[in-house]
Amino acid sequence: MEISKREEEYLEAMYLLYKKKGIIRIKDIAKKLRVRPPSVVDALKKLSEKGLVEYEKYDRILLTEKGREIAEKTYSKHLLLMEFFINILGIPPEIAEEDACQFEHYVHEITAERIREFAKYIQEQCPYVIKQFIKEHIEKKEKSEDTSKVEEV
Amino acid sequence: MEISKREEEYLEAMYLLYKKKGIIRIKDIAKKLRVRPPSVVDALKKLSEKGLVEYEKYDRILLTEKGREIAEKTYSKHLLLMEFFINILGIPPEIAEEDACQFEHYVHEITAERIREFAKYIQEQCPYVIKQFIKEHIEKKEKSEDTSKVEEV
DNA sequence: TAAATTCTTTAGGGGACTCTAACTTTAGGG
DNA sequence: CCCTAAAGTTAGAGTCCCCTAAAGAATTTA
Repeated sequence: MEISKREEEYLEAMYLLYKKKGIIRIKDIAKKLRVRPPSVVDALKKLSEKGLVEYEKYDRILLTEKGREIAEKTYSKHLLLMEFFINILGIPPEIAEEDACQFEHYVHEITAERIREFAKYIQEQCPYVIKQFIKEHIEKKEKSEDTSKVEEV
Repeated sequence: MEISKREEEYLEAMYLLYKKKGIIRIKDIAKKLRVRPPSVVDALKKLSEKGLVEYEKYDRILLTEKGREIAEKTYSKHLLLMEFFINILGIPPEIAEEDACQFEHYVHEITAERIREFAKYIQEQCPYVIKQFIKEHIEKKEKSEDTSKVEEV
């Protein structure tokens, strides 16, 4: 059974809402994914048919075991990419967030794993070089703060 | 005017075909993007309306200046990502190709630029560490060579 | 507890991208 | 030069994901 990129995003959003609030509401999913509630209902019906979500209308919404697994896998890639973009490359968090939000759905396991290993390796083998790289670019960034275009969420 | 990810892919494919063969044919675009010829015709009509492609039915196909610029920008990101995945992370080329093909359409300019700078910096500052990292992982890879799936284009 | 507000759902529809089947044009071999 | 095979095109339809408007259910508040 195929899971689309968008479905993965729905699962991830639900997973995070559950973790944060203990309850998953249509309007919160809608807000997180910047869609209207009817789109969320559509998505829930499809995800429910695929056995990734427990959904009965007007009832509480839950991820199934399978749904949660997919969400966790996706979210762990998200965290990994964020860590890499911010702590190794020194990308501004808002930009890193947007890049991670896309790449997390495409990156192969092997690439994600390699990024993880690389980050660890490089931070152990030459921490000062990394620190220096970050320092240079963070400073450069702040001088031109106003020219950087941050897309507000 | 919005250019979708998919449209960018069409432009990039055409750009590469032109560079390689000097002529852009529907069936070659279709092959590269793994779609059927009618889908390509649809895409060409839309791209033509947007002024990114010169297209008259049964006539030769060309990118406009604007179309070429977009394709080049995308393709340069592709090359950059490939370089990073392969030479820094030691990802197998086929995997790197697939990851790059997706990420190139999403990555922010600032991230792409930072990756470029990082690769340069790290290779200058601690080339041996990189070499060692690659070596360890390339070796690991070759043992499981037969399990990798290479998609021919 | 009735009324008002908020949340969810349904109905109906649209855009982007894809496909198959069938038709038209082009190009190359006889 | 014609005729066939290959390439390109059109028509019609499907999937995915989104929307607005309006109706229905749940919750809050007076």
